Amino acid sequence: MNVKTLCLGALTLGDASGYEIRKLFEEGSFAHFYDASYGSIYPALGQLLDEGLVSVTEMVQDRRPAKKIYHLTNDGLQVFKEALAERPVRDKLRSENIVRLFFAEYLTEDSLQAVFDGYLHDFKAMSERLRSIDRSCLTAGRAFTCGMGLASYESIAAYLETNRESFFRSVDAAIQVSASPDSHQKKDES
Amino acid sequence: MNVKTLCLGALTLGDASGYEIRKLFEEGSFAHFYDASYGSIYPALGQLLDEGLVSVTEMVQDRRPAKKIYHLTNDGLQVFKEALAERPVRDKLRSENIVRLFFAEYLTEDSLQAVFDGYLHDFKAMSERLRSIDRSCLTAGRAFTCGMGLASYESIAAYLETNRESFFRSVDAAIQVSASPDSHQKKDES
DNA sequence: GGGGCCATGTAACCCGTTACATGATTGA
DNA sequence: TCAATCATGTAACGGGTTACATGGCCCC
Repeated sequence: MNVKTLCLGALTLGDASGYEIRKLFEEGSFAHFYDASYGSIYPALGQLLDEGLVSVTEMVQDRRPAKKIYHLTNDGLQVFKEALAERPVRDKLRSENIVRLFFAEYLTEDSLQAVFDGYLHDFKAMSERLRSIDRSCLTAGRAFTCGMGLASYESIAAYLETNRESFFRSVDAAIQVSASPDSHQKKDES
Repeated sequence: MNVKTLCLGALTLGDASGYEIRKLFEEGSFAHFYDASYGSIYPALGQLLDEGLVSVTEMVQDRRPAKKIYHLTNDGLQVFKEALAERPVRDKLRSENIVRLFFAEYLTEDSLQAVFDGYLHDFKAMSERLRSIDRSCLTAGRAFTCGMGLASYESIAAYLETNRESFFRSVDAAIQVSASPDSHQKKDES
């Protein structure tokens, strides 16, 4: 799945400009399962236009830059449905935060705390955002994925909070041990 | 963070070949927060060798292709620590599965069920794998991230299972409504 | 006056995936 | 016999990010 397909999907929710689609990825309904930047969205919309999968209307605004409102065509909807019908690839998570928690013993205590608390803060913020959505006026799919995001964010936030103390204690303990003179597992290099 | 850095991290866990590092991403400790393929791992190891961040020993084996065992140098460990000290970027999830659940009404019932059950199966398998790990012999960071992965996978699997019925019911209901003759929100295209 | 938001777009670059190339051994 | 596992590597290609380029309005 690429940004072009995601743009088609975004337009099934209603006509939108490239700027508005970007917001959808950044803080809207797509935020918890995909990301895309202007540098990919604008070229994608241009290509979709060339292929006739979207149409565009220029909206000149008062006291605002002109907007290009994109609209999904029937062809575009068909192409989107076909793309959805393909078998999905495995979810891919890339978490630099988890990498840092995994290698906690190679960070200073300050760095580790910054990572930990920043990470916890992210999950709380995302939970908050999802919790504030009124799911009763959403389609089945949107409500379901919203609830799923909420369930996973809340469980991670809870895990982080309940295990914070013991985690820092055991990292500390490990660092004490490795700093003592009788434990040099790492030998000299060639 | 790139594959080169992750390879350095992998080697802090012990000497390994490119093939073994790949397994770490595929089914080992890294599997639930990063991914990388041979096409990125082998070139990465080659570059790290040029830069003196790893050393290599060729192991000729009986009845097996020769192995190149890579070993982290002191320089490599330093570089890895410095990379970890940088501020992590936001976690990035790319989930084609969630995209499909989000747009459930554009899938056939069969496709949707295949996606749903495949997704649930993935989470159960990953939970199973993490649950089978004996955390008592892991470092603090590894045990903690293992527990975190388990908490999130289990909560998602539970969410999927408990909401399966009602989800399919409401998707069905929506499709019935949109198929009835008096609901054509989507108008003709230019 | 300065930062942030609105708004679009391009180009260079990075990086990783996919597919290809090779080949032996082991177990069903 | 056929698939899977072990084992390394390259090259073409795709795709997205970052940074650059531009500019006005609004609020503090």
